Amino acid sequence: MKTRQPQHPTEPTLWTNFKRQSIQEAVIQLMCREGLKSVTMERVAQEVGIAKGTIYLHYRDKQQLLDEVKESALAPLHARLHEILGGDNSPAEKLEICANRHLAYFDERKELFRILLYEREVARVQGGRYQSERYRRLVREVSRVIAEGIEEGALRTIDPEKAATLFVEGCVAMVNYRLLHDQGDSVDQDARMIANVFLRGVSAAEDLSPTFVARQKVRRK
Amino acid sequence: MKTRQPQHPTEPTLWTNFKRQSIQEAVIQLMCREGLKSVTMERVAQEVGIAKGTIYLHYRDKQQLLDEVKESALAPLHARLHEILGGDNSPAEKLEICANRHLAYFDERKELFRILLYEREVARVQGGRYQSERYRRLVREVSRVIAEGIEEGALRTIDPEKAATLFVEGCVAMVNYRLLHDQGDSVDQDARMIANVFLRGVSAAEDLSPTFVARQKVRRK
Amino acid sequence: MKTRQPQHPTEPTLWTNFKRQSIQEAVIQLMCREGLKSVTMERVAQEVGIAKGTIYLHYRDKQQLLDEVKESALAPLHARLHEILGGDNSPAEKLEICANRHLAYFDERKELFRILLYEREVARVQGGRYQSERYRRLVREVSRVIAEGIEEGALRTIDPEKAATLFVEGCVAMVNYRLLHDQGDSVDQDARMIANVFLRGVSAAEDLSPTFVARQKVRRK
Amino acid sequence: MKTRQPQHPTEPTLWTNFKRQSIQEAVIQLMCREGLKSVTMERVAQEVGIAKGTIYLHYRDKQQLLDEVKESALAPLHARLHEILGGDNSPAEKLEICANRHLAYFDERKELFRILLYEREVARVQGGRYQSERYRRLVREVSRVIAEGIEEGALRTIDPEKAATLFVEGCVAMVNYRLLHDQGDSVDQDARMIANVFLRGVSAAEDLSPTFVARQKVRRK
DNA sequence: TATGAATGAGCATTCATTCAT
DNA sequence: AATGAATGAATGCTCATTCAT
Repeated sequence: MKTRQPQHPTEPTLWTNFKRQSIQEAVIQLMCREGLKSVTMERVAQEVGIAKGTIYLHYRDKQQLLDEVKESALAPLHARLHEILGGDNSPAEKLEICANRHLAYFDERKELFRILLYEREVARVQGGRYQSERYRRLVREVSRVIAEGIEEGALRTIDPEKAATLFVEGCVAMVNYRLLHDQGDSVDQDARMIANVFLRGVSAAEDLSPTFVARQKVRRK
Repeated sequence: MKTRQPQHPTEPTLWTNFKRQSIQEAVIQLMCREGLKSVTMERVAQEVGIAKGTIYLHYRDKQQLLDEVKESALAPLHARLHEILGGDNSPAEKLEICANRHLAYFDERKELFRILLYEREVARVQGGRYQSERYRRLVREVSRVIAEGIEEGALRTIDPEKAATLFVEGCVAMVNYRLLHDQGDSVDQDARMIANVFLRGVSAAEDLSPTFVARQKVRRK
Repeated sequence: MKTRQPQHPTEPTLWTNFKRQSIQEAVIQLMCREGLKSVTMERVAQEVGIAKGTIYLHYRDKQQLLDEVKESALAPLHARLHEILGGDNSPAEKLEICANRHLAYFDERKELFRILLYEREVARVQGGRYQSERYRRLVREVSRVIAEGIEEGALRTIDPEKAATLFVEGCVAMVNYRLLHDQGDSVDQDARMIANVFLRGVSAAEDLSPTFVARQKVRRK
Repeated sequence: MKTRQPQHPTEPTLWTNFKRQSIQEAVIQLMCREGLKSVTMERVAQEVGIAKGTIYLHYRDKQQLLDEVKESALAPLHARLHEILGGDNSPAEKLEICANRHLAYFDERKELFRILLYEREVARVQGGRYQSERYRRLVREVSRVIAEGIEEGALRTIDPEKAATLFVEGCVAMVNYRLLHDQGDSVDQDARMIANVFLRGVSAAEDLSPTFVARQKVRRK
């Protein structure tokens, strides 16, 4: 990274941070207004009102810029979720609050959802892995909460990581849905729905017995 | 002239289709191995072992090529799901079979999952909308099946479209999961898990009473 | 060139000529309808209803095709002009008839004017020379007629080649004018106008005395 | 930002203009040496000694570059002609001075004649019309001067626009001729010849009576 | 002869990145 | 630090020409 040696211990960092912030905002604006293709260094600089070259004083290259945009766009959400999942509530409560916060976050900053989608695009390509480190951490934490719930006997025995994946993707799906269908349902309503469906789905109540699949097996291509 | 007189009535079409097929395969290979950015007409041609210009004998431009790749990669799956959802089984059965087929499809052709992700990428940018027509159709059909389930009293009253979105995304999430974590769980097991979680989640049984969210409201940032 | 050895002394040549003719017509059609840029071997073949490769059985390459199109499009006109200029009329008469025929030729086959313009384009580039052989021959013949007129005392002493150039270009200009302004003036009227202006201009009558240019000399940039 | 604060108020514009100038010169050079087909952005850049991309800092695309080349190559001439035609001389004088300036302009910058030809090429294809706006304006102005001459009684009654076309094309033809035949005739001589031929041709003196065309009518194909 | 699939050199254009000022 | 002119590799696409059938 850029090791910086400010002449005045505090000010340059503030100023520097402000500029980095501005640049990142510009990337987000551009991404939302005109799509990923329009995010060129030129356009970003224009948007901020600085010269193209200046961006390179703050970011090694375009990739690093985009990475940091993604990073800092989602950091607050993940921090919040981390806090919730590490809190004192019951697993069930944690999950509902998580869903709630998730929906609320993107409700307040709708632009950021684009970043979420972008994250998948790059994550897929770059590391050969399909998900960002951040995403995996989230799933791991949810997973742990679910494991707690199982231990407590509130949830039935189920692969916690798979369940966590289902839950997280359910949240993302709902964010997406809310963005697309601008019906008036409140964040709370929808969060409760997710939590409800998921928690009943994994609750310790008796199993439904869907043995019907066996019958279908024959049909397989 | 445009009148073709194939020596063997079927061969020319077969041959042509084979070439188109080869090109599409190359696109998929490239997409998987090196990501969307690496899918250039040049590289695709190289991969197939033909000249750049030859691709243009089969596809008007790059966009059309990518569209058809997406199309033919996902068409069989969607056709199958369409068939299942329109069949005679109970809603619950339909959904489990759907999940099962979904997982199985990508289990057999793991490369195609990348296409699934790509689909979202383009859909997002192109139409200003975030999902492809095909995806929306699937959700609509699942949604109808859920509505049936509700009418029959098997499922509780819930927004069918939101529920359908959760279900479909759950399936996709599981496909993704299976790709990443190559543990030995069978398609059937995982499909049953999805169905189980989802169907319990939306079953007509009594509601859980998660009123705990209200207590949390104060904490809002 | 293509030396051809027809199996039947007459027929193949006829057939061959017919095809060459068709191809040339197609080039002209295309040039007129859609401009030079649209004259691709593909489009030409399409227009004729044959395969792209077939054209190459008749013409070595695109350049040769275009050259021959130009050649045969203008050949009849030039043959006619040649005949007129070599005839028995007086120089003045010859020139007026020439102008008349010139205008009439393009009045009847308006498409060909495009070829005339094209001729200049290629002539300029190809040989490093600016005009086609054919054009030069025409100017030479007109020039000879003017020289005759001078000898006879009908025209005043003037550089015959320059005068010829003026005359020929005057004709071309009028063809162009007629094409652009579709007013009803007859070919005869306009031909007479050209001849009139030109012949008076070069007639043996006393010189105008425009010494006014000398006065202007100072102004030169 | 876009606010420029030149250190020396004039320099940046000068430098920028110099580069634009260089690029345009290169286009002209190339056009003359090797023809329009050789005017590729690559070759132009090579000629100037800059990178291909640099051209795009000065011109939006190839079309704009060519347009500006044409524009600035012919603008000074047309400005001069405009000035002359709008001046205080008699119509006859104006025309001779025009012819003189016309010839002189291309005598001094022989390369530019190619542009003149190019202008026709594009004008023809692009607008569906055959002439550039600039050319039409010139003809219109000459036309007006001729109309004046007619009113004054100096010229006989004749279609002013047709006559103007003949005159302008006569000038162009002479420029062309001078370029091709590098005989020593001075600009003044040739300009006087054009003016002489044209002015006598359209002077108010008695008409020649060339009724001989009627006799020829029979011969028509 | 005729075909038309295949070729690949060639072109205009974009854009991340560098570097002299 | 900041600039922005310059770069040139990379890309999508075209089209004259070839050649196996």
